[in-house]
This record gives sequence, C-alpha cells and structure tokens, in this order.
Amino acid sequence: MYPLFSYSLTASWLSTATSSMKRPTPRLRNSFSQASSSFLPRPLPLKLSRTATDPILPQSSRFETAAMAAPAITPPSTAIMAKASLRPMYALTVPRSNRSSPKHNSSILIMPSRSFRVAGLTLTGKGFWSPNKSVPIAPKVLYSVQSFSIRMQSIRQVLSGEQLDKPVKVRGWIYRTRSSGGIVFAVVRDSSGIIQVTMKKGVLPDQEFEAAASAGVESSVMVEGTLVEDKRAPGGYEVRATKFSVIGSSEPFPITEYQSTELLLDLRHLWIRSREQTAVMRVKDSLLRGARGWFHSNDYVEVTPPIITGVAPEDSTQLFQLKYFDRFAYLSQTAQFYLESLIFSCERVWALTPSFRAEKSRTPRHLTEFWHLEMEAAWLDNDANMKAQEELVSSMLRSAAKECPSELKLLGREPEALSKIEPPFERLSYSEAMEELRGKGFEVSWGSDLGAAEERELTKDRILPLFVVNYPKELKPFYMKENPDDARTYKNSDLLAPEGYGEIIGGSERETDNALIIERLRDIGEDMKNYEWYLDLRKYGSVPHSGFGLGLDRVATWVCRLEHIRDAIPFPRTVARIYP
RNA sequence: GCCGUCGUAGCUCAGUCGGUGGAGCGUCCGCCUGUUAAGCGGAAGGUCAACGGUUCGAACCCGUUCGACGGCGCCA
Repeated sequence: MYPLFSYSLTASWLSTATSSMKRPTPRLRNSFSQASSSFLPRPLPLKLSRTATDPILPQSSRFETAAMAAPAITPPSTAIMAKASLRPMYALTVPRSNRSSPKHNSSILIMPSRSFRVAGLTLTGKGFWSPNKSVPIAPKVLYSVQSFSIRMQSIRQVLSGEQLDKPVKVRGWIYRTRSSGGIVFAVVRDSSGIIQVTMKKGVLPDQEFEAAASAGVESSVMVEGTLVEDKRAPGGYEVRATKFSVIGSSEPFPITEYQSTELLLDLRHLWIRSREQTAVMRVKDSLLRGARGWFHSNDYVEVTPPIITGVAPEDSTQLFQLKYFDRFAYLSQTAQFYLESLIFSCERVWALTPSFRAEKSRTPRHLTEFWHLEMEAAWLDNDANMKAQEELVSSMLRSAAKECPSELKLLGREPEALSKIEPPFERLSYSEAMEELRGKGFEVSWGSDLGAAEERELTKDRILPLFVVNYPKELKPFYMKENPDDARTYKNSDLLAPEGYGEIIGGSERETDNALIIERLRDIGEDMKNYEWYLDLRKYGSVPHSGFGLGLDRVATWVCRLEHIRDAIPFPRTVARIYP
C-alpha cells in the first residue's frame, strides 16, 4: 500500500513551502499537516544531465531527467501530486524563476512515493537552475496536474469528500456486489475503508460493465469515476464509475455471511482481510507506537534478548523444547533474566519479543505464542515500577484513541472513554482483595489464588485497571523481593484490566540477596548450575531493581473488546492449532 | 491435567419412535437501471467425520478412533 504522501524529502520541501506560502491550495493541506515543522529547509542541488522519456511517465510526455549535483536551488512554492502510469508520483511545482525567463515556467520535480530519491526533474524548457539565484515564491499553482491523470486515492481520502463531483481513482478489493440489470453496485474496500462504486450500463464500456457484473467478492479492482454525494449509498458517498478493471479475479470466496469459528480459524489467512481484523491490527500497531513513545521519552533502551535459551526461569514443563544440534534448547517464555543483566549497563531497558508457553491452556486469555512487552530498570522500587506501568498503559491507550478512533468505534470501543483512562490506577492489596471477595460470597481464604472468576468479580464494574499488590510468596516465582512490611508476601503487583478482562501485567521488585534466591531455588528443586550466571548478577555491584511483563495481545483484547485473545493476533498459536 | 458440547451440500443449519436425505446462503443460467446481507425464476451440488457392531434395513442405536469448539487450572 502506498502512503498518500512520502516522507522526509517531501516533508522538507513542503515545510518550506508552507512557511513561505500565503495560501496553500486545499488539496495540499493534508500534505502540509504531515510535514515536520522541525525539519529545516534544505536546498536541493540539481543539474540537468540528459533528456529521456521516463517509462513510468505517460508515453506522450517528454521529460528532462535530472541527476543529483551541485548547485542548489531554493525549494518550490507549491506542491502538487501527480499520478503517472500505475505508480503514484509526487510532483512539486517550481515557480517561474523570473518573469523574463519563461523557459522555467511550470517546472516539476517528480519523485516516486516510496522513495526519497529524486527520480527526475522536468522542465518545459532546457536550462540549469542557477546556484545563486533564489526562485521567487509564486502566489499560485503554476502547473496543472490535470495533464497527467487522476491521482490514486485511499478510500479514506475519497470519503473526506474533498474531491466531491470531481474525478477520483481508487483501487482495492470487492467487498460486496449487488446488481440490477443495467446497474451494478460494488462495495470496494482498501486498507483505509469501504466505498460504494456504481456502474451503469452505457456509462462505461460494455466490456468493463460486464466485467463488473461478473466480478466476484474479493476480486482486486481499479476504478475511475466521479465522486458524488448520495444518501442511497452506504457511507453517503459513491463513485460513479467511468472506468473499471479487474486486476486479479477471485474464485468464489470461501467466507460468506455465515461463518463458524472453526471455518474462520481454518481460513485465517483470508479472514484477516475482514474489517474487524484489520481494525484490530491497526489498533495494536497504535498501542505499540504509544508504548515505544513512552519508553523512548523515559530513557529506556530497546534491547533484543534471545528467543532460544538453555535455561528454564520457571517451571520447565511450560517450555517448548527443541533440538539444538546435539542437545536440547528451549523457546523463551520470558526475557526477564536477560533484561536484568542488561540494566547494569543500560540501566533502563525494554524489549518486545514473542514468548512461548507450552501450557495446555484452553481459555480466551491464553496463546502458546504471544507478544511479550517487558521492562526492567535499575534503582526502581516496586512503587515506581507500578507508576511506570500505569503511565505506559495510559500512553498506549491515548495513542490508540488518537490514531484509531474509527477502528475503535467499529469494534465497539469509545475512543474518548479510552483516553480518559489515566493514572493513578487503584491499588488493592491481595489481603484486601480477599476480604472484598469474601464479602461478595466467594469462598476464598488467605493463600488461595485469584482465579478467573475472582478476577472478573473484582474488575467487572471498573473503568480503570486495578493493581493487586503483595501476593503470598507461595503463589509467585522465586525471584521476587520479600515485602519488608509482611514477610509472608512479595513486593509485587498484577495489573488487572477492567470489565473482567483480567491480568495484563505481572511485575515485581527483584530479590537481590543471593542467599535467599538459592534457598528458594533449592526448595523448588532447581538445578543450581542453570542459574550460575543469574546469581552472578547479584555478585558484582547489585542494585535494587524492578520490572514487569505486559501481554500485548491481552491489552489488545481488552482495548478492542474481543471475546477471545486469538482475534488479537493474525495467526494465533494455541494448543490445538498451528495452521495456517 | 480436569469438566462439557459438537461433526449432515462449498458455508450455516434442520432432519431421527430406524424405512431410498431438506432449507437458506454461495455457485451456474435467465429476468430486473438505485441496490443496502437486494429481489424473482430455474439448475447443479451429499460415501450424513472414519472404522467396526446390532438390525431385513442405520445419518439416526452401541463401541472405538480422529477432528473441532466451550470452560477450568496454569500464566501475560
């Protein structure tokens, strides 16, 4: 999928253009808003070197291609985008350099959308841009884009209505068709949305009409036509086609309106085209960007721990074993120990890795392969650890709410409500949680774990996530730090998502006393040899430190209001399924 | 590891006191110039998960196997 506007080079020119222009034309506004204001204008050195017909430009057009060289010219005043052949192109109109030199009128700089490299410089006349002569800013667009062809647009862009009653061109996949004799309605989707395309017999060539009438669901198509407002069209806009072509025809699509869970899982590679699944992927992408942003602005270093390991940090029955040459290795179920060893240099680290659990879990909350977002920081106690967690989570939510409002609405989640989930989250001690549950008629006693039913009860009516802190030692792993206020418990916390979605983060301050760690390892019958390197970390300048692991797919399940975690990941891996 | 449900057309399902298998959607053909999961008419499409047993006769009763799904525990 081509982005509508390209990035850095375009941005640098456009930012300059914006600042020096009095009235940007409406069609350019989007590009300007994407231009980075911090990007300093850079003069582009250009020199014409030869004349050629560029194969990606219309055959009839003859252009001068330019090679990069000194000298420099100033940036253009106006940018327009052109579509040439099948590849979207970007054109920057350079104003006349001076009135006495009409040769330089209507000059265009063209670059392919996905490349930052300049593909060619075109001029109506021959000549060089002078190194010292600055090009005056023109008050209006000097070159009309119409002489190229209609630009390709994303459906989201088309639905903005900017091109109302004007020619538009979209491409995508047929989402649904309906026909009625001389008229065919095709709903076309692309990665950004759906729009109805209407084809009337006689308006477009018969051959193209027939192609539209017989094109099956999921055929990839390219359509040219006029964008009109029409209340009868879903979404309020439709494209009245004047040109229609099937790029890739589709056999009868196996997913119809009636679908069983089993079928959708077997046809996962096709089902992920659905609007819901697309929305989930976009939301997840945005959550991740929010997380990255938070880590970056808090001086965390993103590191890359191994996936193949030789040591089992927790109960080894949960590990996937694999043949590793002449011995065995395991797929990592947490990067924690590796992150702990990295804090002695980087101090604050985080990593996003797949984690693997060979548990035969059959629940809506478990995958055997999931995306684990883990953090570890030196000089951090568990209170600060929890503050980091709530800040991180709310940054992720803010990001999704800001970047994916329509996707969230499609999934039944109000973006405004999501962005209101801000720190502090409520903290409930394990003991308090047990009290509360007993008050609600649960038969639990101190020392029993919080099951799915208990977690649901604690969070079903909440809007904000809930921290449950200081669990009994028996319920948690050996590496956690003892709670000085209550030696029966650890300095740890679980973060439970609201609305009954359950645990999304497990975190703790780490034990720094090797004697205690060794004692606990002996108690659970671990082979000390496997932990030598881990114990080393406490021997050489140990520091108090904490960290946590967040289940990215679980967060996405909650944010997207999904019933099952497997819909939060494109190709779920569960006990029963590794296909497709 | 534990508890539960299901397997009939490409898809979703109905069908059984045991007697030669049905609908809707999809596909194909025909009609329809404003459809909204369009409508109307017609056609094709099935080793009733597999194997074994009971019976004159099994999609249906019994057994075994395979596959899938719902949930618990474990965790993120």
